[in-house]
Amino acid sequence: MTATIYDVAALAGVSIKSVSRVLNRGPNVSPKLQAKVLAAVETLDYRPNLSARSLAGASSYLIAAFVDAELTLEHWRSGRGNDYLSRLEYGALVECRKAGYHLMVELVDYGSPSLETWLLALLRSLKPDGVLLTPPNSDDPRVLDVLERNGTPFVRLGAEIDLDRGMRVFMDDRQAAADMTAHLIALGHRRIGFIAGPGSYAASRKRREGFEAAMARHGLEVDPGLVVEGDFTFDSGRRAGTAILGRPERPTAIFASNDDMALGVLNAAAALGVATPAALAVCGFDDTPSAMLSTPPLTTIRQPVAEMAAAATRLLLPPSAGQQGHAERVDYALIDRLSTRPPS
Amino acid sequence: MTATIYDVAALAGVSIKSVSRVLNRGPNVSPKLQAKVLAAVETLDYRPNLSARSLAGASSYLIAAFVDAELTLEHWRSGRGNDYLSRLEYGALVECRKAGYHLMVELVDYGSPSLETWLLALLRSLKPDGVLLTPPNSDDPRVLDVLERNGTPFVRLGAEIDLDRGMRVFMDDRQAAADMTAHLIALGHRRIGFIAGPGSYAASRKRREGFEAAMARHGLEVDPGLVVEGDFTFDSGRRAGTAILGRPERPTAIFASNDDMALGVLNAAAALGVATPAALAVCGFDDTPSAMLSTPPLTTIRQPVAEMAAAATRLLLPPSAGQQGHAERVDYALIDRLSTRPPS
DNA sequence: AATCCGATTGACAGCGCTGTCAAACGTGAA
DNA sequence: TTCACGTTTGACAGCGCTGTCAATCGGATT
Repeated sequence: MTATIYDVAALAGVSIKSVSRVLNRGPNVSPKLQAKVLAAVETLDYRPNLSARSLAGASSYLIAAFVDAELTLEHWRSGRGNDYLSRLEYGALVECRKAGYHLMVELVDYGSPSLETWLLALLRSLKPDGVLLTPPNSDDPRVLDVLERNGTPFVRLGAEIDLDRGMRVFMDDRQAAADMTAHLIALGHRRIGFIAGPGSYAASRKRREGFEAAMARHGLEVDPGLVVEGDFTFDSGRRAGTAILGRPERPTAIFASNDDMALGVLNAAAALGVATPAALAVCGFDDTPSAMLSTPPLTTIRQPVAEMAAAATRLLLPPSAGQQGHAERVDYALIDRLSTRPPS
Repeated sequence: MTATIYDVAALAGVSIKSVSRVLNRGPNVSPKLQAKVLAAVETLDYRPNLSARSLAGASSYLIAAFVDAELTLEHWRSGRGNDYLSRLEYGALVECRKAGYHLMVELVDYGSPSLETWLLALLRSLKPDGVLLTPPNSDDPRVLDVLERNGTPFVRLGAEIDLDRGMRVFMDDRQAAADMTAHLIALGHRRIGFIAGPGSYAASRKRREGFEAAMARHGLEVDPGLVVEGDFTFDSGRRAGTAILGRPERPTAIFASNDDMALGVLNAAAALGVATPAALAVCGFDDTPSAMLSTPPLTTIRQPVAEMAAAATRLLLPPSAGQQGHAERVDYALIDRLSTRPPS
């Protein structure tokens, strides 16, 4: 019923191996052969069977993306999606398709005690040609161990530790935060509040460092009372904003380490009757969809997640396999919207 | 190196077929055999190879989700994710994992002239046990044709036409919009503005119908000047909001057909100095992440996308294959946040 | 013309699993 | 005890493809 390689070979009057060669761009294929085979493929509308290829050959034409199951469950419960993940997926998907690969998304329970066993079994069962690791799990040593032991190539997105293991794609969070800070300073702000992310995230630390470095470079002092740690949620941003705005000497700008917290600051400001951006400039980090849809729209740093994933996927795909470096830095962009204005 | 079914059979002292039987819960398996095999599986840490299973057997243990490539490209360009899709994926992923299935996401170029050929080839190459169709493409007749011709089971999410083709999971948009309208009316609103979605979307039409029906049922007149059509974007919501609020007799509430447009209304209101929710109640539809993060947080309808996808996936999985109905309705929830208050 | 060599093609054996069908095993009835 | 019949297990042939290795071809070389 469905055409197989035998049908194509028969129609083209060649051996199945020749068909295979043409389809896989093997070496030493004469133009004549190629033409015959391609014609037969065309008329039969033939597509090689993925399973058979994977079973017989070394390649499975499969890229697996490992996604945190627990995180996923949380999103499920809260009824909301994960912007980061879907952008990541876009990037990976587009590259996979270009190369004729397929993307398989796998939920990984990083909290499971039998994680290693489970992962190994998964790798053996799927035999993916490469694995995409998403933060914060790009740094899980157990996962790295299994992947290395199994010899499966993998790319870590936004990895922060053990930088020599596997391949990496990352962004310069520190510099981005410094740029944003410099942007506020250039606007004329001098008293700037900062809402840090949880210290357990390396990205949080980098962003904070960037902020502090930029302040120092411009000879500005960081008032410890204006620096509060949040946990990347809207609520923590609202609380932090309320705390900062309740200080005797209010800052003229607040830089939150991510957009959700920046939106929380906007909410706190509204509750306190502080006009944004007239009386308070606010900026975030990430450029989530909400950043563009808020009132006022949020100035923020756009992390090119899709591009990162695309780059990561390319790193896993054969043409470049091992040829280039093992790490790639992608550029961020400072998106200047209406939430930041010079101080009045 | 990696254990195969032969290793397990050898260790357990049985035939490979028996191992296969135990693993696939075949009939007529004695407890003794089962115990022996399971023990061997355990010690060898064995997992059947997906490709081999798929090649040899009828089932591929694969569910494919078809995603619109063009939409994806747009998201890519704009640097933002797709909340709907990622929620959908969560639901599908969780169910797949429970059943030992795998989810493969496939970009489908619905605009391609050779769509049918391409799709058919994809189905043959992947042999998925089921396909998840996402809106607005759940209604593409070419896709349905190919799927039916190929005999691949599929579930359409939010399908609106040809309701007898394939299986379906859907939400009652009309009733949800009616409920939201009734909610505003119960709050005391009488003059209510409505921002419709593009008429090309069936969901848009249903929502509008629901609004109009609820108004009628409560004996309220719909002022044509207060009904504007948008295109589901923030900007169109802002423009529509500006237009409606510019009318001589302002409404006390505006119901937008989706959250992005509702957020646009919030922006328009702010620009015109109309306080929300004090002077204007605003509500949306969808419960996107931004709805919770806006100021004020948006009252909206939560579409249980993850649950829909989970239900859809279950429909495709073997235990229920064909046993239950072919359509399943899921419940929405009216999320009452701070953007709606009684008129002052 | 004979020889050699690289380029091109094909025959064939699996990859690891499931489906088919037959064999072995048990049970109760005769 | 013997036979019939349902239950449990195994032998074996592929599924559709790629890897290996040998065969063939077509010139260049002598």
